[in-house]
Amino acid sequence: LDIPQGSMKTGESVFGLVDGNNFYCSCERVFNPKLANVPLVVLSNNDGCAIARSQEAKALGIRMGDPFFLIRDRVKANNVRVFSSNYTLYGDMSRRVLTTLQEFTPHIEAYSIDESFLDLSGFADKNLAAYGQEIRATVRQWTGIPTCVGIGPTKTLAKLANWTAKHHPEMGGVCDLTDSQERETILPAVPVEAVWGIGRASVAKLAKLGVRTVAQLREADPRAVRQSLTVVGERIIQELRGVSCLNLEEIEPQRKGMAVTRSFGHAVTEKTEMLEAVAAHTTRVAEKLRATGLAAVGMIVFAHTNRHNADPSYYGSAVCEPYEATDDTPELLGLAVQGVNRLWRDGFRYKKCGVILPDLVRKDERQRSFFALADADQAKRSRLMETIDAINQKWGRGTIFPAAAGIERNWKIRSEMKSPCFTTRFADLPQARH
DNA sequence: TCTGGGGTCCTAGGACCC
DNA sequence: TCTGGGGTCCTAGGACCC
Repeated sequence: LDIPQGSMKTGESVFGLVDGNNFYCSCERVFNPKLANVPLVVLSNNDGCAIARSQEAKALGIRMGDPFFLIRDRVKANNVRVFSSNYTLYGDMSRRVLTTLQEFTPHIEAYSIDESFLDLSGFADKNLAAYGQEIRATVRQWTGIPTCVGIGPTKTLAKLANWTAKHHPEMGGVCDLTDSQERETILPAVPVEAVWGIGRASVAKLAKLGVRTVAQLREADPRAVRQSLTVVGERIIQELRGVSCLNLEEIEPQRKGMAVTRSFGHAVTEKTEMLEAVAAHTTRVAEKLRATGLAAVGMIVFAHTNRHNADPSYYGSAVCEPYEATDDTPELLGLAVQGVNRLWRDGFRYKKCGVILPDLVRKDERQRSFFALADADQAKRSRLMETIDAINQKWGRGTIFPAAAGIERNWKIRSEMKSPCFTTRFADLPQARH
C-alpha cells in the first residue's frame, strides 16, 4: 500500500484533540462577563464577514462567512454583540491554553490557534474520557476558555470524536472513540462532510460513489476512492479504520511561504496610496521573516479590484527577485516598489493588495551571490534591522517604520469594534470596577 | 516501413484546513 | 457603501537531462 507521509502504526497510539469552542467569541467573553449567554459574533479583517459566532448567534441562523452588511438587520433586531477581530488577544489566549495543556502531556502538536493534538498513548490504562474532562475543566479554570476534547486511535478519529462532542452537548464536551464498539454506534450517523479533509468537492465526488456517511466511507474500496480523491482520500479511509497514517508533528516544520495581504478600507485609485499600502505590508512581512530566521528568495506583489461588484476588473501581479535571499526591509521595499510600478494600471478601483514570499530559506543557509552587498555592509544592515525590531518589540509594533509605509494610511482596513488588548497592553488592563 | 527509456525539476490549478 | 487572511498538499503536464 503506497501511503506516503508518516509511518504506519497500528494499535497502541491514542490521540486527543482539544478544540476551543467558538474560540474568538470565547476570548471576548473571558474579560467581559456581560457577553455570557448572549448572541455574539466576531468579524474578519476589514469588518467584512462573520468568522466566529457564539451558540446564540448560530441559533439565529448566522453562518460562517456571512457578509456583515447582509446580516446587519438581523444583528440589530436581536441585539447581537459585534466585535472586530483582535488577533493580539486571541493569540495570547491561545498561548495560555497551550501552556495549560502542557501540564497533561509533554507531546503536543499546536495545530492551529484554537486546536491542539495531544499524544495520550501512555494513558491507555486510564479512563480516557475522565482524563478529557480533567483537561477541559483545567483549561476552563486557568484560562476561561471552554473546550471540547475528542479522543481516538488516529488523528482523523480524534477530530471526528471532537466533532461528535461539539454536536452532542449531552456528552459533556468529551467523546472517546478509541473503542471500536463505540465507533460502530456513532459513525453510521455522522455525515461524511464532518470528516477532516473532506470538503465540498469531495462530498460531491463521494455522493457519486454512493458514500454519504462516515461508516460508508470507512467501508469504501480504497482504490476506487483514490481514483477521485487521490492518495489523500485513501489515507482518510485508513485513518477511519484505525490505521494511523498521520503522526503528531511536535516540531513545527520550516514554513514554505509567507504573505501579508489586506483589503483596503476604501477603494484605492491613487498610485501613491497603493505604494504606501504595499510598503506597509512589505515592512510587516520582513519583520515576520526576521522573527523566524528566514530569508526570501523571491517576491510576488499583487493588487486587484473588487470581484463582488460591477467595477471594471483587473488582477495585476509582478514577480521580483533579489540578488540573494534577503530579510532586509529596505531591500524588500525596493523590490516591492518595482512590483507596483510594473503591475499598476491607471483608472481602476483597487480593493486589495499584498506581498507574497513563495520561497523561503534559512537565512544562515542561503546561497550567496556575487552581486549582493559586501558582507561588511550586510552586517551593518542586519544590526540596523535588529535595532528597529528591538525598539518595536519594546514600545509596540509600528513605533518606528519606513516613511514609505505612509503616515495617514487612508487605505487602512476598517476595524471599528475592536476590544482592548486585555492581556498584552498595560493601558488596556481590564478594570474590576469603574 | 514508420522514432527508447528513465529520470528530475518546476509550475499552475485544485482542494482543503483554520 | 458594504464580501478575510494565511497556510499546506497533491497531481498533471511541460521542459529538460542523459
